Amino acid sequence: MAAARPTLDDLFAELRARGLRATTARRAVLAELLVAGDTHLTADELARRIHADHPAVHLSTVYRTLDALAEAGLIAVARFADQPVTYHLAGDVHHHAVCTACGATINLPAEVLAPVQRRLARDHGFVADPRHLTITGTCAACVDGAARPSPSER
Amino acid sequence: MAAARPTLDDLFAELRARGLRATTARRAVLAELLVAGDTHLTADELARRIHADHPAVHLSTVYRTLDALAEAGLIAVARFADQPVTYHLAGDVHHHAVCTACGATINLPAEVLAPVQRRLARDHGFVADPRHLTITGTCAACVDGAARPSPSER
DNA sequence: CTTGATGCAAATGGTTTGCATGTTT
DNA sequence: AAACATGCAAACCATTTGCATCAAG
Repeated sequence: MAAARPTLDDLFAELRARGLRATTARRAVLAELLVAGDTHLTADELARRIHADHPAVHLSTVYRTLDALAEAGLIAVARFADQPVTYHLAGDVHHHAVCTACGATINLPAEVLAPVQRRLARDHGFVADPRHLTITGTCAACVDGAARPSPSER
Repeated sequence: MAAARPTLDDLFAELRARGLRATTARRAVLAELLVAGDTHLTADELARRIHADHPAVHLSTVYRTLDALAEAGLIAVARFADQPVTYHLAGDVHHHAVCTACGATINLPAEVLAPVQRRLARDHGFVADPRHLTITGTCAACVDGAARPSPSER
């Protein structure tokens, strides 16, 4: 079920298969997303990293590329609270539990949602294709540790 | 568990109990949210409605009020895709299934998430307090109706 | 050579903020 | 009076867009 992590060339081929043109900017974006693994990157972070090798690639191009890749289903989009949108390669679909106290996030395998999907199907005939959920709550550490400074506060 | 729908005075009392001041703007915001029921309103929509009776209440005040009310736990925040943030009274916690084909949204009772919450607790000691989730997918109509024009397309 | 992609700069739009003033307590 | 809330206008910042140029097919 979980596709093995693809190579850059796989991704690039996939991209061309969808009728998108093979450009340096796009290769760079895919390369960075590949390096990032399951980390989530914003358009800006992505652009910054790309600038190291390709100073000419413009932020707006990164946005356009991300749009294209998302539309093509190559990447997934995740939005956390009021932070800027983040992206990561599709195929590694997962969800998040975010601690509202300390900001910690736990990655959850896609299948945690299975029961919900079943229920939606049964009750509403709704075929769920959950791409990215964020479940808020309190992590174990904060539950018993109670008050504690927040590492990734706004 | 599900609190009966409160009156405006209940809410207002609650607000003061939290140490917030009782102002016209805040009363107006709460009043509109109460009228809205389980509909989700953006700050702008809210401001527009409030302007009917209180033309002086400024949009920025609405934002500040919403922040305050959210912080106080009186209202809940929902964010849909790339649309502006929406608000509704807390207490009516629910989730959404949104059809990516036709845009239809189904409100789901909070308890559909119970299995997920249990699992998070068991596997990660994470106490979930899911406030608002949006699950994407395809609604029954679009599943069998297949291709069909989208009423609320971008 | 045709169409899609890019760079750049400028516009957008939701949301936030600084500050002086008005209100609540 | 003191602390807080508001109105207003200006600032912010992520994202989008128009357009002329460039590169991929």
